[in-house]
Amino acid sequence: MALSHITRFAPSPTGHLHIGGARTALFCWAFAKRYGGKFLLRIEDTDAARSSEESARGIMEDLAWLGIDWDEGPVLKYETSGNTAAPQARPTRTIGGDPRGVGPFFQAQRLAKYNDAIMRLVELGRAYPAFETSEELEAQRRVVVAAKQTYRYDRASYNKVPDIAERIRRMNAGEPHVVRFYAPHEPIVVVDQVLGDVKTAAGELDDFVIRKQDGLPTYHFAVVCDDEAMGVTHVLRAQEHLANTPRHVALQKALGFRTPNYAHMPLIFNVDGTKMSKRDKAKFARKSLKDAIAKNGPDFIASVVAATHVDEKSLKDFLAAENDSLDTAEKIAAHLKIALPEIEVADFRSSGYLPEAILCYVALLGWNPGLKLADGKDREKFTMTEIGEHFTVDRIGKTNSKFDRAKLLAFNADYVAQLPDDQFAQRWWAWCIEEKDSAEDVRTLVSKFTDASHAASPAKPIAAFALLATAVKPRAKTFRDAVKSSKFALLTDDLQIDPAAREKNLNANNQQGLTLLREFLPLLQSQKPWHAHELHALMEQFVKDKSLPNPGPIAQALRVALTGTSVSPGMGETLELIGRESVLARISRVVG
RNA sequence: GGCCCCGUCGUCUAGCCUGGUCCAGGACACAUCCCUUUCACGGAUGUGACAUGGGUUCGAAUCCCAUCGGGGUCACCA
Repeated sequence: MALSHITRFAPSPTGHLHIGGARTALFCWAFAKRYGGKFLLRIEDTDAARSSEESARGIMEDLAWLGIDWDEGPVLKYETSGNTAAPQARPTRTIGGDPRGVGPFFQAQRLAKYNDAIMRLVELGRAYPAFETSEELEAQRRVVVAAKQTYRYDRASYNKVPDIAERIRRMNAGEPHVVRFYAPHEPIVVVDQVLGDVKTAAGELDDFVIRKQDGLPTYHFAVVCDDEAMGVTHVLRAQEHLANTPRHVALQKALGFRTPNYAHMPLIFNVDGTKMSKRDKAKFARKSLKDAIAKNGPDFIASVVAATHVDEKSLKDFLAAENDSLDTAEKIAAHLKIALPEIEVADFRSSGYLPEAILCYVALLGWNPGLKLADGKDREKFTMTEIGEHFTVDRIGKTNSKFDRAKLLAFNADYVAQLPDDQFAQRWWAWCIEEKDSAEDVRTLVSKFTDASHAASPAKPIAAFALLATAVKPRAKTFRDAVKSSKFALLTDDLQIDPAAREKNLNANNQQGLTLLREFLPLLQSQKPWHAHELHALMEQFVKDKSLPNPGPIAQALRVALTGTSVSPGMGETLELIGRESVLARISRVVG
């Protein structure tokens, strides 16, 4: 039975999965789900120099983390850390496979198929070897562009070697060459499901390269062959590919292939209108460093060199934008304690975002189901399953959008708030384990809350962690936020007290804070059950007995004494988590 | 520059196809107020857009044209 809806996501393994790629993959996945079709993953590794296996693996893991499973494609055995949308349901899973026998799914493993097709075209005279070097062509191009003309390859090799047998002979003789497609002189119409009919006039196409000198096919040729071989019926991809599509259609005609349905989706940019790219990290680090130097003086560079172990020359080159080294950027960020902008899925993961929030936010960039809530407001929170149920191509917009981190953050905060406390605790812990090696405060938290009696990996948290999670969840927009709010629970008894807080909450009003603390201390000393609920009740009673207008004076005094700051979760939770012994010690220390 | 695509609040968008119910609705952000033991959360209110100019029509955000603006693409990258 031929499936009527087969989509594919076809990344090239030259880095991590970009957030825009995640959206493309989600749309392809959702489209297949919506029509009961299949979603397949194919790795486009025809750029031998830039492709890597680690990158392919990384992209697959990013997809798996998001929960975008492919029905067909490379096999990935994925062990979840628990920090995924449905950790209990699938601690380990195997994604991919080849039930229809259309693989392999790495293009580098399909060269024989491409070469067969290429030879067919050469024998038909629809493709031909070209012997110019890229330097020669580059020189020609420069001349033409300088004259403000449109450069097109002049078909010189085709004309010089008109005989097909002679072309094949020279190809087989091992003469360096590329293979070019003989572009038809006719108008081409791309029927796009989002944009409508896009017409290309006759003569617009030039004889583009379909096989590079290294013997690998170009992207254009490989996609066309693979989409046909894999029975892809619908191609959903970013609009940057629109201009390529006439080439693909022409190739399909020449090869006698079917033309799939196309849907080109709008692009995603930064808020300032620039392209979202890895470079943004370097740019941001550079700007931050420059600001820091402006503030601290030119000698600051020396301290950065010392701290980051980036040599001075590299650092100066980086500052002068001579290079965009990601490594340097990350070291600078670590030293300056700044967060680089998230660009790739992995960045958002390590910043503590929830995959379901990312997916929902990104889905709404260029797509909208137009659904209303019961109160008439627009609906914009969807589970992945719902996206799959409602997804249709005609609801994809045409206009490019800007990636607004503030809104993503708000989405994430909502998804965090919706998480039941136990799930939040479980997933937050899993995230902490993932991140503990790259952030000091996370490491401290993990070591403080790891249950030593379960020393075996994976590490389990002690019972108090659940209380911490509950206390911290309402004010956490991300997992990283949750760690920040947990700082109060990681202090030692000799903590530093913020002078302003001391002044305001302990010393002011004739030392009202200190006085109240002195009076409250004995009550705490005799308090038996050390639980948030009882401790809270104890404080409330104290407020009543002292006829305080509100709990502020005592609560804030406690906060300052216990945490050194005027900010912490509710007093009951704060007292329980800090623990009886430390509470008493810290108050005594302040009270003197 | 050639070719192509797009143009509703600062941002994401609903509405546009099937003109009137839109002096344009929601969300994020921002501002003010309320709630409050801090920080958050929550609640209320507010500021804020149909790019411009022409048509067509009794009537246009919705249809047509032009202008302007933004973007993509022009590789032996994908």
